[in-house]
Amino acid sequence: MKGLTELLKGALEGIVLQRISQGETYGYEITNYLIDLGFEDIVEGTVYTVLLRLEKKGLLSVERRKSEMGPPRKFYSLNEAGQRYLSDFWQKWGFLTATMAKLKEQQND
Amino acid sequence: MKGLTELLKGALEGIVLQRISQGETYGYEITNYLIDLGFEDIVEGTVYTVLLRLEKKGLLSVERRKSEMGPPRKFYSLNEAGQRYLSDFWQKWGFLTATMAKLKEQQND
DNA sequence: CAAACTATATAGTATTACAAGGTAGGTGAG
DNA sequence: CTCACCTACCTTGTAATACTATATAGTTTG
Repeated sequence: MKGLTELLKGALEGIVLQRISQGETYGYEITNYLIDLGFEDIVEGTVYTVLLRLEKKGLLSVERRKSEMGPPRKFYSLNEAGQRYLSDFWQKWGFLTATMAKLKEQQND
Repeated sequence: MKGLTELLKGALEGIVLQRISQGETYGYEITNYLIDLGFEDIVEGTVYTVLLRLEKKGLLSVERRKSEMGPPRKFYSLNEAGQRYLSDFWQKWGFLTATMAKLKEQQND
């Protein structure tokens, strides 16, 4: 789906963290995975900036390893802070979606 | 709930449009309504900038009328373009929440 | 009249996703 | 070999947008 850019703001960090929490992975794979999921517009540059931001926030463990294919990869995994952050993210997301649903169902008062 | 700021980005326009679609209303009322709904952090300035943005995009009809209470109000209602925009917003929102749900349920592949 | 509430508005800032482009390793076709 | 293509990471600049802080002003109430 296209034109999600603005809606993605703020959600992208959680999305990337969630993907990493499912198993050690790296930027290029994350990008392709998200595109396959349906976020067609996501480009590599965006994912890399998110990854660097998450790393700076101290939420990720990083390890550079050779690849069987192409240049070396930077493998990411969640550390404890990252897991807390992710859990916090899903809580906020749940609240947001619930509130949005309330809003939508509301009839004219 | 607090700390939703970044998640709200992009959603706020839809939220405000949806509120207006439920019946003619004005900035101050919208702000208080959203705070009551649960978006505690939303401040007046934010709502007004969203309203002016939506107006500039040609999605709203505006009418300034005297208030029974306090200074005059700017009453907003959705025009046709606004209704299309809102419907489009909910479609994107639906896609986003569905995709997020898929992502969350995904087990390690 | 002063405080509190109602109501709108704006200038400045921080965050963040994208656009565009660069760097580089590996592989296969010609 | 070299050119194209895929894999992989990174950076600079820009646009969008929500908040902070503040200003302005009408109305009500003590």
